[in-house]
Amino acid sequence: MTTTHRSPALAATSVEEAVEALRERGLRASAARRLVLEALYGADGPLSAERVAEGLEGRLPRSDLASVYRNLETLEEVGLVRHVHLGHGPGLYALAAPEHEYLVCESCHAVRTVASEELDAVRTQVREQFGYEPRFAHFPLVGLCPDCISESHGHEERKRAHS
Amino acid sequence: MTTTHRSPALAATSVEEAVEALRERGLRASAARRLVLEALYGADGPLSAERVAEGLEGRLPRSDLASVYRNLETLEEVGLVRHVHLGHGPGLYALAAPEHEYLVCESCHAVRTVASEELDAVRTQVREQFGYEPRFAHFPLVGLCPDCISESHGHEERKRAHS
DNA sequence: TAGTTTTTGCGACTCGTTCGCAGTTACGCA
DNA sequence: TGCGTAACTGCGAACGAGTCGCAAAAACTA
Repeated sequence: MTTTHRSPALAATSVEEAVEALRERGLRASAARRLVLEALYGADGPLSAERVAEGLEGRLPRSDLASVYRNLETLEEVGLVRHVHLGHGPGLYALAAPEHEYLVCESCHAVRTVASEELDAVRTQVREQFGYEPRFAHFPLVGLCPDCISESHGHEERKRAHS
Repeated sequence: MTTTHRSPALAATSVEEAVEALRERGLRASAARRLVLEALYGADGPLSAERVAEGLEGRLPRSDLASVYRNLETLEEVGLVRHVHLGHGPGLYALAAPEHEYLVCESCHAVRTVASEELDAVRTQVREQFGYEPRFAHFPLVGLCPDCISESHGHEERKRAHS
């Protein structure tokens, strides 16, 4: 395989289903690979490779960080996994199944996950005005969240501007 | 100075004017600092610290990378400079003067710079629907540009998905 | 011109991520 | 059931982007 294809999202509702999808394309279900899948199924939000390698703080056996990265990449090629860049800090990985997009707050870094359709009106506006088809699944929409907007009435932010 | 304030944009239309602004807050106009300013004035778009340190490929004397970073930070605190994260790759720095925001293409990485007001309709849509006040000056709006949309009709992209 | 304080330039270091490679392991087939 | 051969692992070393510590050098000030 020479081309690094980004496949369409592939829904698998269990590790075993995911393993099946892997085998269908001649990929193997190694222990390390299963561990990555288990971490992603066991998490309630996107995970850094680091957290996966640490086995979700001990809930799973730890594994080698380089292998975790390679497996996340493989799983992403297959379409089982997707990653996001939520501002600074490491990339975060999650199961690809439900098509999610992200809004993050520039000030407090809170993340809001929304279903893709919820952004259709925004998408239409941008498409009509600029011809761009915005996508907030890989890079989020960044702005000030409602909380930080109200806080910034009158006085400036006091968090370090980790910009 | 303990707080790392993000100052409002400060317009300076020449290196000398910028130097003046520096001196007003007790900062010095060192050679290295002027060099950074000259690079930014001499460039036609946002620059990486690396390119500044290399003196725009030889057009200016090269300088120390760590100092360039420190100076960019200082200039940003003063409000003369602003930086963007256009997808992957290093952060890019530009003079702060005109309030710009960015649209970038997820596929071909083309960058479109737009005046802030042009995004007001989008901003209103997002604010009304989510309460977020989107800002595309520090992290851009990411999507598919018109060219890549038409190209992707029928066949998939062939660039490496440097995601 | 001397004194003080900022800034420089260098090297060492961090963090997130990738690469090279020898050793292991999963699967396909006998 | 075991055997060969790919795919995969785990380690260490390297990467690019950015930061930090520190002694030496400049910039402003009196």
